[in-house]
Amino acid sequence: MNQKTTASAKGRVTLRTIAEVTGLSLSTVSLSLRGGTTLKQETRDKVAEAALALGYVPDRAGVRLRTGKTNVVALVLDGAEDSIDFARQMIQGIGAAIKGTRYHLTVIPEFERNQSAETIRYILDNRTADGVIITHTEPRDARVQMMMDADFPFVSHGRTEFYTPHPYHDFHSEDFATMAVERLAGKGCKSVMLVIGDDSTTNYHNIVTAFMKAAARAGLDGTVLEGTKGLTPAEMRKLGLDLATRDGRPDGIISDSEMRTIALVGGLQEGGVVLGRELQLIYKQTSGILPTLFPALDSIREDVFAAGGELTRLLLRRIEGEAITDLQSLAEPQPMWRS
Amino acid sequence: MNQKTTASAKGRVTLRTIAEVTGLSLSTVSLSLRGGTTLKQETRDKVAEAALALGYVPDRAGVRLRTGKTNVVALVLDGAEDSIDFARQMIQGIGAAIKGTRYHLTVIPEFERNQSAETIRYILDNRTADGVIITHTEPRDARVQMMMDADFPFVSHGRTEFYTPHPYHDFHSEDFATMAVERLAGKGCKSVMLVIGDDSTTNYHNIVTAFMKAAARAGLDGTVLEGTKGLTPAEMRKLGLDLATRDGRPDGIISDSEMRTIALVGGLQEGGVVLGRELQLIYKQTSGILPTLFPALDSIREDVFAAGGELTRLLLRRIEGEAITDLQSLAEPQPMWRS
DNA sequence: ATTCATGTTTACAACGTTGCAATTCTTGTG
DNA sequence: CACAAGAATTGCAACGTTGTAAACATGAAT
Repeated sequence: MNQKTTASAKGRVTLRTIAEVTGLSLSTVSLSLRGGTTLKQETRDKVAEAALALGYVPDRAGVRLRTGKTNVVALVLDGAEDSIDFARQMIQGIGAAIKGTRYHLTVIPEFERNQSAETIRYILDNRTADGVIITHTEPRDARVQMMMDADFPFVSHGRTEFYTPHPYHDFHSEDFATMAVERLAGKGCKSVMLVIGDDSTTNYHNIVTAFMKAAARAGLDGTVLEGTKGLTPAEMRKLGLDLATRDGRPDGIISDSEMRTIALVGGLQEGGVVLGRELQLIYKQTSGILPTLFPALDSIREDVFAAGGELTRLLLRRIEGEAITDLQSLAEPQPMWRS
Repeated sequence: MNQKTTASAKGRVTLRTIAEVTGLSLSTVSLSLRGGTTLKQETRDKVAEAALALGYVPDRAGVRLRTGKTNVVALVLDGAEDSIDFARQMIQGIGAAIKGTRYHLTVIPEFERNQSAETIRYILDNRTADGVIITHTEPRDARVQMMMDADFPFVSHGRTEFYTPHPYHDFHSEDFATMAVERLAGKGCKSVMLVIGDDSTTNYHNIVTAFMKAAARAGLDGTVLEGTKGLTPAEMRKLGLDLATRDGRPDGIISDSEMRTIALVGGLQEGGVVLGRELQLIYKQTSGILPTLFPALDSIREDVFAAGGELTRLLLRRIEGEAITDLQSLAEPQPMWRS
């Protein structure tokens, strides 16, 4: 009839639509939907009912413009492919945790590590998300620094060395290394080697330190295979082959990356090594592929899906303003012994 | 001094900031930034200069509220893990194609196939993205139907059987099957078997049909291994083992899924089969893991990263209103023969 | 000088939401 | 029955943007 009716007739259900239907004002409806306690119960019921019946969903742009709240969680996706299926599981985990909330997930794929500061800068400047999840955290991670400085909500998959605490969820790498070493010791190994990649992450340091400590404690000869960082799978495979035929090779290997494990095992087997007899190997497992491939090999599992969920829950609580010291957690490694 | 100066002083650069700096009106600045041709060149320069200097970026919420344009591309991420690393590569591909545009990527992980209609419904009802990318398309895909009905921009990774055309980018599965069969024939195989999973996708039908045709043409005995759909990797491995010891087994196998290939090969090898001699195998490759693992096996590659990029470009063009018939493309399989 | 066309800039309203200040409605009390 | 006090509701402005209609400026033609 008049303009108002026309407006509501064409399509979307807004606060105005509900206002018209209930005969209340826009303000009242808005207030009511947000749980205004000064409102009469009758009014609140009426509004709630109408909103439900009409299938009202608040317009994200309206809310965002008015309040600045984006209702978006951003995942900065590292390009690393050490952990097979990492991205998918992480995203699924976040998705599961987000389900039923107002939040959406936006993913920002990263191509080079040194761009990551730009990415964060952009998010900070343009308030394009309410919170950020980062992975592959470094001891003095520039992204963490930036977001702490800006007092911007984030959570990192991985710890840092910063004095000021920040929310994180991390795999307990130290326990991983310790468990692995002890397992190898229990199998009678004398000389163990740690094969580990990306030396820029905090994770790297945690593992190496715990590994050396555990090896010493168990009276084993412990070495770290350095310089595997930029290796292609083919090169890594070659390295496994070399290792197989080398004198005085270790009798126990711990590998922290699935990608490297595959290549390494390929090389070792090509070199005639029978894993589980002459040489023990334990790898960090995230994907379900390797257990299929090497059903006889021991592994220690990180549940990336669960990590995604936990990271998200921590982040959302941080966004709600919860104390940071309550927002730190570690995931226990899950031993998957095969014998 | 007055309100205006205060507003611009605190933080974000908006049109108003530029207006104040240049002494022009809001409208002029807005118009100018959008390339208003009626404006004096001098004015346009002045505005452009100020915008650059101040680092102006249009507020997404403002634009979205006013125009309805979200500048968001949504990826509905299927939970399937047949193709290892599929999600990551797809996302990277989309990310690369999006880079430098106004678009952001939001990812909606799917947990069960039958929920997918809800997901699309939600996007359609709430206009939460300007366009959608879907994967694992089915012949009469309900999602496709819904979006076509709503005339909503989308692109599918995979074709359908609908009469009305829609944008898609797909792997040329028929060529894949044909190439694989011919390769096996060339290696002297007489009896070839197709191992293929998810029978709900269009892809499945395309491959099976082309496979049977090619086998017949080459005078080979062609069979399709049915019922592998819901198999766990362990069961699949078992199946490989059975196959290895079975009488009258095929001498050539074509596998369309990396996950299944790994399990299958594991079983076959456990059964004592030496691949490449008694039995030939060709698999569809997307991830780089299998070539590391089985350096001697032939494969045919789909570049998922490139697919993500192509899908995105098609979608953006669709959003711009380009004719749908121009927005369909196929990716040629890339043979990776190892001998 | 007035009018007209043309070139250039601007005011205004609207998108959907929220928070504050202000208004209206109910009561109970004197 | 007037009136304060409290309960309940509402108007208004603002967030940043854009499209339309209108205003203004300039100079040429009358």
